[in-house]
Amino acid sequence: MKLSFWLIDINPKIGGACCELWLWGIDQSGSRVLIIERNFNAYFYAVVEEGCDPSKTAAEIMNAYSSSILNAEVVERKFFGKPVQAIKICCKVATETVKLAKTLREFEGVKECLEDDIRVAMRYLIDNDVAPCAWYEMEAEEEEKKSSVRVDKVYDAKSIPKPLSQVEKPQLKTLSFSMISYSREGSPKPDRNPVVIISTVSGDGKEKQFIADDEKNDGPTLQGFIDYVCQFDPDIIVSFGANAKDWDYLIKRSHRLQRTFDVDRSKKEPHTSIYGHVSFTGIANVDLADFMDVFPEVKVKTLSNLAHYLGVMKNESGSEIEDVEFPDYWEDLKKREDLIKFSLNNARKIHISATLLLDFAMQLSNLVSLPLDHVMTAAVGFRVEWFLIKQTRKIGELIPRRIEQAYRPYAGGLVLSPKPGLHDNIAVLDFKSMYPNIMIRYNLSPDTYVAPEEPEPPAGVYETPEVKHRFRKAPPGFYKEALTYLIEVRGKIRVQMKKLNPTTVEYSVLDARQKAVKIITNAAYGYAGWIGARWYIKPVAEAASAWGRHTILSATHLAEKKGLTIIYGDTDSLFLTNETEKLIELKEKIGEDLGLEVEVGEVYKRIFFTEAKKRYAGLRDDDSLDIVGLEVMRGDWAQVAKEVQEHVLEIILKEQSPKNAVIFVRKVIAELKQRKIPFHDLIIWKTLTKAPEEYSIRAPHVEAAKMLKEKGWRLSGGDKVGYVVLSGKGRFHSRVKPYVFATYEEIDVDYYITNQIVPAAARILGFFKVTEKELSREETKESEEIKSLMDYV
DNA sequence: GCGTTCAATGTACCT
DNA sequence: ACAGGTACATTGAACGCG
Repeated sequence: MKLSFWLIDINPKIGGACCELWLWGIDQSGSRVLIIERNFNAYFYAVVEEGCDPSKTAAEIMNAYSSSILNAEVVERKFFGKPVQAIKICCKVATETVKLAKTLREFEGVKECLEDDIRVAMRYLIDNDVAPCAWYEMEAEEEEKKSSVRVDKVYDAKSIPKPLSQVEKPQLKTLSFSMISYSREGSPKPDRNPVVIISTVSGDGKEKQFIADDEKNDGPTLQGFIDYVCQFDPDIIVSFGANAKDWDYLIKRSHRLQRTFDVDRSKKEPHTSIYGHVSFTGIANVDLADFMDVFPEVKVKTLSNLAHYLGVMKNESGSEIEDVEFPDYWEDLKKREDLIKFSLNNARKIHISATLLLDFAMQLSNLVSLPLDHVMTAAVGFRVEWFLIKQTRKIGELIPRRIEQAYRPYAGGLVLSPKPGLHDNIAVLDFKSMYPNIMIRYNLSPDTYVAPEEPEPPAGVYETPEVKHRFRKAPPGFYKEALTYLIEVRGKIRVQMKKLNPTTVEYSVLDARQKAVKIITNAAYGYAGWIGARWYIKPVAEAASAWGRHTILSATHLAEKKGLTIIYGDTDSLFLTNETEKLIELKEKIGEDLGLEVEVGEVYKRIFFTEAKKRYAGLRDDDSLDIVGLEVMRGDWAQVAKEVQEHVLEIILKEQSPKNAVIFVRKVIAELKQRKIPFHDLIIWKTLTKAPEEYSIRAPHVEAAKMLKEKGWRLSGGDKVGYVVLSGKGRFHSRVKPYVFATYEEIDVDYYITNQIVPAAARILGFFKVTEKELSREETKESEEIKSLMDYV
């Protein structure tokens, strides 16, 4: 019979010699289905030495390893663009490709073995052009339901899935959860600390909490949660930070209580899989913490910051409870209610955030073919790589092995020195997707690179400026194909979106799709220069940046010829005097001469630069500020300093009055001296890049981290530490404390004045000859002259 | 012993 | 575990001085 289904997940089921692929999905009627593919064989390629007879080698291999090989077929493939003869070797046991390939690398006549490291589930998806999070149709025969799996129907696959055009996703059952453990000794540990609250919110809005009666027995809490998950049977389970903490905790805690955390659809416990994530058979485990790199604007990667950024649950305030306060809240029966509510609110935040983020994750999963529960945990490089693997499959390029490479730096983008001061009416000219378009324009690709010792190909070559790398002009390389496809698809999506009402489901799905496409497009250049890339060829990345420098430099010359003044430029942008006619001419000329498209991006009524690159503030036409690179944008400055700087910039750009700015700064300083500035605005956050003990210098955030550790809080590389500066004697780093342990009384107000507010303000006002000393003065005296702006322009 | 100088270290940002 | 270019604070050793 014909079966239509939406693919959620795929996993290999390996038992003995046979390999089954389990496809988990939802059919048109909403039934949860498991489709079992029993006829897909894992394979790899043995590339034959030049001058060897591939048929003969294939026969010899077949003879020598008949017990493990199903068949060995001679095929024509390409490797880095060069035709090769290869033997496609199908293995009897799916997990043995790596072992067999290793052996065959030593085989007479075999030059190299490739693609043995492609796991069978991904192999199936790639070879059959099947991607998760989409509808398919296939021939399948219903078979007897297994008691070992939690699905409505089980099928035996009789064909390869064929894509259906249906866009809407099925009704997915999502379950969001958040948990709190009780520990008096810092970070909770499953061997000693119970899980006291678990809160869940299901996709249909049903809220449920599992709460321990007291901290001595969390057995019922856990069991209640386990039973509920099994009964609810989610397609997607959503959390914030569970991959790093909760799953392991729940599993270990269950074991301690002689229970099994067997909640997945094969009635087993989740297992840790590749890319350091936790895999549930048949269920997509989505951890919103893995989305945080999509939002670099959110500096401290917490659930509440994410929710706030997304505009989720705006109206609640002051209900934050810090980890260190959990035991106090739990022990006090009155405050316990607040903790329980806090936990439920966390689950709600996860649930609502998930509704805003899942479409994007599904589109990305579908675009690169990584299953939904892998795609956000996979690093950017791997997402790009799987997308490229899909492309190369179509053109017969063999997938290189990942080889350990030595790091060799190369020159990147060109940054022009800004003209310091205030400028009126400035337009920013941006090259559209500069690196992707350069790679397309000059056919930069791993399979088009012509090494120095190689002869020039018939179609000729593009030779890179400065670095003189050569790339064949034709035929197109697979980067060109892939990037052209991505840019075209995004263009089409955006055209479609313009015809739609932005509140429709279709619009938001398309928006998610175009975001996914954009991310992969923009990451392709970085991928090319990444030493971990399978297709790492340094000249490809080096050529792209060299063409980039050539392009922007040529553009500056053209702009100057037109009589435009260049204020600043960085990599693919030029800040120019906004003279409409000349800009239109320039855009055209750039298109003609350089073969790349530019567009006017931001237009500023007024813009301010210091002497520093990558730092400026512009005033847009609608009077909004665009602040770039300055302290305002940084996560490692106290909020009070950032707000002061922002307001100073506003005064400078709008009123052009350094005097008013100085008065304002002094007002805030006075407030701080009276401790009227909120405590939270004094916290400084810094990332721990390694374990605290590994630092060679005594840095403040490291010292604060050590204090947290002493109290039992676990910290490691990647964690952010929030600290405040206290008064007292001794070196700076000995005067800091984690903010959760500090009181306002201890705060060294002078530090915040001298090292935060004043420098942040002086960064801007220094240009107007206002000194730090002047800023630090307490009051503005009647007699005092603050030079007016006009004295300096 | 104390203040100054400067390279090294560390973090975060921009495109 | 996508790239290189850049700014800046703080540390800590070297240095100069008396």
